[in-house]
Amino acid sequence: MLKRVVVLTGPTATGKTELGVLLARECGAEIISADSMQIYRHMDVGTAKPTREEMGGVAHHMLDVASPLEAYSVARYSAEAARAADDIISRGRLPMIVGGSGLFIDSLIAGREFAPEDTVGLRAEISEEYDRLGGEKMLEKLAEFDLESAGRLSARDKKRVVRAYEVYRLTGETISGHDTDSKSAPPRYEALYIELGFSDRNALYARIDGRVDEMIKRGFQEEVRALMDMGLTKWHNSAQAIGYREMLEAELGEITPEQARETTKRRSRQYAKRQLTWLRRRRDALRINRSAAPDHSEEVRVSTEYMRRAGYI
RNA sequence: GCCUCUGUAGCUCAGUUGGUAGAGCAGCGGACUGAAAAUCCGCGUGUCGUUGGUUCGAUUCCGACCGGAGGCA
Repeated sequence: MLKRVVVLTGPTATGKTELGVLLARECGAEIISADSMQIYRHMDVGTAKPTREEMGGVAHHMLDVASPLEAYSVARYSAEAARAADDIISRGRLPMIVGGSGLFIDSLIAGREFAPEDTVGLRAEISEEYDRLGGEKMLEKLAEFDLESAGRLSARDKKRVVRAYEVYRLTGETISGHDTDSKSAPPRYEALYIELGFSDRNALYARIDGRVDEMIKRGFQEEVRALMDMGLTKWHNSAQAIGYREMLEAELGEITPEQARETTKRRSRQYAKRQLTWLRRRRDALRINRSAAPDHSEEVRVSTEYMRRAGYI
């Protein structure tokens, strides 16, 4: 029988963290964060990372496992989170995956084998080539060895075009072939999905806006200043995160604090929309509408009942 | 009060030598396999400020009016 995990997901700012802790306490679970930015140390207020108190005594994994100055990856997440999950299961407890990074969650559950990563600066080399030749030319050349990817990709999707070259040069195999193989492999875990959300999109957006204001009040700008003192620049992956990029630009005087605030809100809303698109293809989740009531006992009741009926607890 | 400029998509603005119009941003939908809070794809009817006139035909030219900006008094 497949190992079982529960997944609690939903767009940003819906209160996953809070509900996750309540649920975990209810059924003796341990939480594995599935958040691509809470991975980084020192990025706390801007990622809404739970504080010690908010964790409420529940064990949390996959938080603060990387330096904001290093490049992290889904592959690393998938491997490390799986190790954590297996460990939790071996101790007879239930892993509860909580977060909104769709690719991270899917990779962990499916147990994807990722094609190898460049270790010799190949990516930078191909990236330069892309800048020199242009996307159209790169796609043409890609078609010579990986017709399928060349057909799927847009010439302007630099990241994916570069990666397609990278995988081929590293392994002699196409990334499209690799993906197909990986898709046909059986999943690593059996997962029960719970999706948290708002029935009204505007309510979600209002909540996002309010949370950005709250983060700034709690010292978002100061947090970014500290990160810059540690050496963070706009070229680091972690500095691409919503809000961090803006606060950094504001700190450099490239935009005003007010622009930083508004852009952060807008990008958060756009992100939430993308998350909804990702989530939409998963039709088998228990959907819970966040109600206006500050008390979440009903949500906890419905969720635990769902887990019990499915035999997860 | 007079003069000049200006009024086009939710916003910023193009444009039509007269044949009812299109970009960027926003928004909406979608994709997503070692950067994913990233990256990329698709979707553009709006009394062209109002009202008269010229014209086969006006958003485009002319007049008046209304709103905005600036200048002179």
